Amino acid sequence: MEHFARRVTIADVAEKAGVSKTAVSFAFNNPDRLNSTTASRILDIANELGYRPDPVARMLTQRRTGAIGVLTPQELSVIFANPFFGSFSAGIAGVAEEAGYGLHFISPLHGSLSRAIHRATVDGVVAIGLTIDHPEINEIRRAGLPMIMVDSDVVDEVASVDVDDEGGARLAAAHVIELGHRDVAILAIDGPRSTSSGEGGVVARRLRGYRETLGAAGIDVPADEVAIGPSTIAGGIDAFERLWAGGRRPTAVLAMSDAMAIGALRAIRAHGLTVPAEISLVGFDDIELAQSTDPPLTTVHQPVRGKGEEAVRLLLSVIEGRDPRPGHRRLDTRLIVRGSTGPVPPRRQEVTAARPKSA
Amino acid sequence: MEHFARRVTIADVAEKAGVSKTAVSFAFNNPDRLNSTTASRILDIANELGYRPDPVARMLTQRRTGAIGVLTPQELSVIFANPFFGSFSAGIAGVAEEAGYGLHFISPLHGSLSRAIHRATVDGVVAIGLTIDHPEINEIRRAGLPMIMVDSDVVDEVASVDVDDEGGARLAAAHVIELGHRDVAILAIDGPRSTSSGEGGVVARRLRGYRETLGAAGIDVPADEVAIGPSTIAGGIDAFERLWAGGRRPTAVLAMSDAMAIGALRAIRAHGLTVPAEISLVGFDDIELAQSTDPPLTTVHQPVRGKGEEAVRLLLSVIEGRDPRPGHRRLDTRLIVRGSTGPVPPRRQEVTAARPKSA
DNA sequence: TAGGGTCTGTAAACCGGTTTGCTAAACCGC
DNA sequence: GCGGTTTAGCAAACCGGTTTACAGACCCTA
Repeated sequence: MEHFARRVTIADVAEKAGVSKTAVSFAFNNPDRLNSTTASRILDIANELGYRPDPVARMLTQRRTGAIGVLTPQELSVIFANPFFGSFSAGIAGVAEEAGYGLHFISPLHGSLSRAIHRATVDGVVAIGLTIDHPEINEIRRAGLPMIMVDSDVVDEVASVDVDDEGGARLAAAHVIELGHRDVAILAIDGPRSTSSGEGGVVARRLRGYRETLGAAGIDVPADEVAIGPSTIAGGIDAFERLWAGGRRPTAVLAMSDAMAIGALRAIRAHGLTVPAEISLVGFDDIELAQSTDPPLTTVHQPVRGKGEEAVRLLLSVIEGRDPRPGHRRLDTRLIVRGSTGPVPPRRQEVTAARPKSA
Repeated sequence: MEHFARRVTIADVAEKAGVSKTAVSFAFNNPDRLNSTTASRILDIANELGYRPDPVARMLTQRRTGAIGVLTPQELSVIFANPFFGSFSAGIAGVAEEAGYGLHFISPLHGSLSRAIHRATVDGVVAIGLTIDHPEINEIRRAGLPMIMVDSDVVDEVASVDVDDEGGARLAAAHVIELGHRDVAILAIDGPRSTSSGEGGVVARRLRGYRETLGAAGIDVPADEVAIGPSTIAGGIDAFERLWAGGRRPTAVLAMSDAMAIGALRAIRAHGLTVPAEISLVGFDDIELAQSTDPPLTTVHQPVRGKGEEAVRLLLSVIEGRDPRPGHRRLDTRLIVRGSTGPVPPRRQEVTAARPKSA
């Protein structure tokens, strides 16, 4: 029964202590305004009654929630399964906690991000992987809620953080070219519609980087050498299997994420091939376990955690009024050569070289 | 400047539409109470003004927040780095989202969990890895906030979910014994004080499982064969290195987490030894990447995601009043034999067998 | 034509705190 | 013993919504 006992409120404490609500409030937030004897008596009574100021009521008057929101276009149940997101969240959490903020994850509520946003009580938002044309973005901006976009397709217009995806992809492509590969397949991430897979999004930027550099070396990657799938190990397996089933036998595979690369690694091995002797493989992201695979994964490093940290730093600077309109911040990527890439297998060389470049 | 424009409130909409606040409220929440023409006119004006009902004010009257809290004893920045937590969160998020709830992560605010709890606006809490004697637990219970404890040291007393850690540990130990190992080291998790590393906590339960089964086979694991460290890859490396530096040369290592096992794997390899030929290794948790290591990790599977799901299910049943006091729920663990375990290396057999059992 | 039901809409109380004047008493120096 | 300053505490307004109780208009029935 006591579960349904009415919550003890500030009025209860005031009454029992024989003082006004004001006094109780002061005892908690501004004890100097009270006689120290009175203050501690109030505190004692409050404690005895099990009084805990209602955080919601407090938020209402103070006009701040003490929490920052993390906005994701996909359901959290899928997002959290991605190790990339773990690092990113760790970055976010690190500086948020340091500044005394809690973390509230906002994801499509019954399919509607908009509904979810309306219900969320946060002082500001870090939006990950949403494009600027996402309708929800506009709602937030109109509502005047501070927001930083991460890995979006935006450059200016709005405060944002991303990494040099295109440059990273170029490094990956240049690397396999230098090793002599000319038959290259791409494993692309298939984000949900109107996520950053759109025009200027992450996927497009990486794809552009790959293609430009390959193209400059005279290598064209036709559409059927680009397999798309979700950025997971399973997605990587699937994508590679589709390529394989389609008869493609590339000597190098550029994966847009380490998760996919690891999936590809498994699929490749399942077909009895070895990496890097027969196929070279380059990932993207440099998640921690990229070092633990066999062979360790050559990949493009991006400062995932740093992205989260920087985003929250920017966000706090606007929430706390230090810098009302921060700009765009782009962090560097770099190639980490480990063991999953090597020279083209000899017997494939001439076949590959003979492959016609389709217009 | 427009950033500081006062938020548009329900009163603004009411005035502009020439109706009462009540009407505006109805237009949003109970449109049937209004003439449909009026309702849509109000909605139009609200939209034009960019009005968005303040979620905090709404919470205050409705006495519900639409969010559930995830309570962790450690800082989120370290928690999120743990892949185990990713799966767990995914489980939590899955059923929470399904039911229309958001997720709020609560961690020690400037070192004080208590402060963090007081500020958090949630309808209920899933506490992971806290022991029942944790003072914060009592605060929550006194406040009448619904709570489910996961991986705690509690059995009844409070609603909780955990897995059969002891049974799992027994399976792991029995497995290496069966393979002939008699010189076994343990890599134990070092949680922060008064986390579930205490008496009846997860760490203690697993340790008990290991020791009992080993002991029954006449194998004693002295304290200096138990290396403790944080449940991370780095922690696993460190722990193993300390063992090694101390001159220990076990033929089998039982790690309390896959993360530590993976660290150990790297450390072992760094010393030029091979797994499982020279050292057998058993993990715990069965995180996804346990399949991708080289060799794939033999480990104790626990339904991490299922734990999160079950916890939220129980929590919702109390929040929504279906079952005011759910009991304790224990999920099964099982051994997954992969490639990291094998028979004792021959040349070690007699040395090992000769090892005296210290009382 | 009185009486009873819908339909629309409103005023005011309420949720549980914080904050802003304001008052009354105590204290102060001279 | 008087003006001036602290000190201690209170009543009431406020934050931005929701909800209850009520009222007027309109319609129908007996």
